[in-house]
Amino acid sequence: MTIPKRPPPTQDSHSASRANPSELPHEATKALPIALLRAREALMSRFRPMLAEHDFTSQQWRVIRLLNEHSTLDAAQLAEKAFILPPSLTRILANLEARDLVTRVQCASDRRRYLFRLTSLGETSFQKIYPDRVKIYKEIETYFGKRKIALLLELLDDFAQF
Amino acid sequence: MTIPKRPPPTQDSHSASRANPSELPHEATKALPIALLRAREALMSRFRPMLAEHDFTSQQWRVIRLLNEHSTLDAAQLAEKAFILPPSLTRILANLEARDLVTRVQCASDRRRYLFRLTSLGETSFQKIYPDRVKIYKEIETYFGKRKIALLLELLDDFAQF
DNA sequence: GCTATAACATTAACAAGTTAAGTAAATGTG
DNA sequence: CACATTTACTTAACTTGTTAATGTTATAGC
Repeated sequence: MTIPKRPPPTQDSHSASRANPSELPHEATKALPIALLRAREALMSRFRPMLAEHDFTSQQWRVIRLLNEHSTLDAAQLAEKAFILPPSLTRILANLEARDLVTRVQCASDRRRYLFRLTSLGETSFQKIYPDRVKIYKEIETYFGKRKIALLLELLDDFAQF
Repeated sequence: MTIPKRPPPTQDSHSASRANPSELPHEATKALPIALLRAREALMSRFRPMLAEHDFTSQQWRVIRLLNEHSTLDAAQLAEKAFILPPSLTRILANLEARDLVTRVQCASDRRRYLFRLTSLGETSFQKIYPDRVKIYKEIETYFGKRKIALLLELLDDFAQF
């Protein structure tokens, strides 16, 4: 992300004009959305350059990865598993189809639906990227330890239910 | 986000063609990026509709909120505090200026820099939204408890260092 | 069988994320 | 002072996020 950091030339004047000086029980909670963003960015900044070298965005890669695991999925399943909204997914799939990485077949029993599958070129791309991906995940795991990662995952799943 | 969830009509065929069946110590770690996304989305889905009613995106609101706290900030400070990349921030500030919520003054000592400040309209907007925001944070805090939130924050900050 | 309703995918329109390049002002070095 | 380098912000181009609306196909109720 490379957000510029420099010594503050304009000092914080602490002139916060609070609306509710009495009810500040949520000082910590307030930081949660950005803390989630920062943590995720810290991780993704490791993957992004690697994926970019292979001409993939992280979302495109999620789709490729899922199609490698499940061989065929329809758009709704992809949307749920990749956590991508349908309109974004439509564009991503159009892109991947144009690059001959993915093909679509109309579902016979429900013609509203399309089944997606990796082409052989798509599979090749997956195989090329996979080792780099494993390497990065191992770095993360070595750095933090499985225990801490498991704990974080548990908490995150908990919050995802909210 | 409202990602459609329905009973899988196409069964998972478990036909995962693994590249490295031997090295799977990172099964859990793999889920981390999406878990962060899901947790964040669970939170943001509470704020987004409320902010939308006031015609703000969450990013626009972050800028407003920071300018309310610090009275004047330059673009670099805003970028860092709001965790928004400079190009996005440029557009957000242009939008807020066009809506008369924020004004910019060129910094005298360094004319590359601009100092931003809320207009009185901007302050009014902040005051209007603030109570709703507090209410949502309190819900979150009541639901999970301060201890769990503090623990999550600690872990997230840890990961943000990576 | 017909009609109303729901579901799947897409399109449209706008905001934001991401990377690279550009412009202008400040700084550093000879 | 002249010149290269750095810094702050912007622009451009492309991708994705987000919401609302649309077209098409399934399904449910009558």
